[in-house]
Amino acid sequence: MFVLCMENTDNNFESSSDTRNRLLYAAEKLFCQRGFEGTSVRDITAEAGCNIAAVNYYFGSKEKLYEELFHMRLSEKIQGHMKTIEQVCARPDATLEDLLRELVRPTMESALRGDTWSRVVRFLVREALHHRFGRDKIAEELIDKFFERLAAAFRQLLPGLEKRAAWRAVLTFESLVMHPILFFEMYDLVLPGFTVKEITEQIVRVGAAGLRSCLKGTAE
Amino acid sequence: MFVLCMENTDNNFESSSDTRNRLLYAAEKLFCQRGFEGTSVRDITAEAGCNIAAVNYYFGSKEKLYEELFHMRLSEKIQGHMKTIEQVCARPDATLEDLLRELVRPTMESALRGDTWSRVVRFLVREALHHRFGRDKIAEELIDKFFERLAAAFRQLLPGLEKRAAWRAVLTFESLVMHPILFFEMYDLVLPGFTVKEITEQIVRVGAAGLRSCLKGTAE
DNA sequence: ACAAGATTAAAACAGTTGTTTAATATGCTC
DNA sequence: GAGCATATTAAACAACTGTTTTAATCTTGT
Repeated sequence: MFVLCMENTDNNFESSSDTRNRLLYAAEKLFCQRGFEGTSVRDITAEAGCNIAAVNYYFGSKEKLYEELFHMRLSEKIQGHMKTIEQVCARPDATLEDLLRELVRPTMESALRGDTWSRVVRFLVREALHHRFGRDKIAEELIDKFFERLAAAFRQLLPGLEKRAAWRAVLTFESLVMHPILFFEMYDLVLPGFTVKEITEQIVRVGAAGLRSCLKGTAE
Repeated sequence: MFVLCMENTDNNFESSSDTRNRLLYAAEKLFCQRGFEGTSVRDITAEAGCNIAAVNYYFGSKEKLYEELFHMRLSEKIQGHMKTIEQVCARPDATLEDLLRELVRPTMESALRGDTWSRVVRFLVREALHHRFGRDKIAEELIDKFFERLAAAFRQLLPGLEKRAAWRAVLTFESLVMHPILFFEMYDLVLPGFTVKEITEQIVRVGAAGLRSCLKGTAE
């Protein structure tokens, strides 16, 4: 989904009012901890140190606040990862492993650090599984563009890869990256003392071998 | 996680009182639709056609009702899948592809049909990401046993696979299976008209190639 | 210094939440 | 039929929900 788009640029609310930004920051923190329904407007305003009415004053409603947060974080990180793909694909000697590694490593570092973005991903997946807010056109478009770019990159690095096979490859790669982010507590139980490097290399190795196997296999 | 454990035995609440069973069934339906927090005790009792007090009378609390549902469904399906592994591994000519396929196909059929168990998986993942109820010892033990059996099966079908590599393989395989269940609406957007067979063969092909690549690769 | 607008504050709004109470109904054994 | 445990009911409980209102305060330009 949107997991692959990530950087380490935490908490860069820049524009407009101060309490407005404190509200965004507090909401992000609490939403990630307790989910959308589990967080009350009073919780948010208390964390932000302002009055209950502030949420409705600045955002109109609790849902609108969520939407703004969502779109902000998503487009931030999509842009970052598009750039990574461009950079790797521009190198004439780039391999499939190079691309996978450069996409996976920072993601896994973020997940193990448990920093903002990995918490945000979990929160967004949680709410997406809920599809409380229906289909989000803006998000869909962003994700679609990112997937399209990634599929093209796969076809460049894996000559002969059919179009539909490339789309399948994108989804498969997403599977491999999403899982550790969502369940990394379990990883620590199953693979005690696992490192960023171990999990990154596992995904790169399996991803590369798996994607290459899409070349020859019968499509359907 | 617990995705791999699934059968098509829907709605077999057998024991005890009638309204108690109707409560379990109604709660499962509504929890899957709207989540735990999104479902009120009044919703459940209305769906079950009984009084509001019934939930607390039979289960003590809304949370206890959730726990009973959770453990029931989980152990049901874990058992079913353990049996599948036994059956495949007993065949002298069994291949890795055979095992993966027999584990994946019914899972994908269930997900595409959108039947009870796939909805339950989504619900459980949603709540697990929330870790509202802390670590569940019963669930952890069940999952651990299943993972252990699956790792052993991988080592049988892939001679030379190291122990830790087998654990990594289990998690990786789980990644591949979990993703389509959680996001199969997206699959329909990215791969229009995709079939159970296409997605099953993709997972089996990538899974087998990926797992075999764990044989020679440097572990860490 | 004063008016205009943006921002904060306390309080109340109308609903909903999970749970409990006390009363009633039902089915059973003796 | 009395006694008893189980099951069901309507009503009330206190706490919490997102939002709105109304008033007070602060900031800014003139």
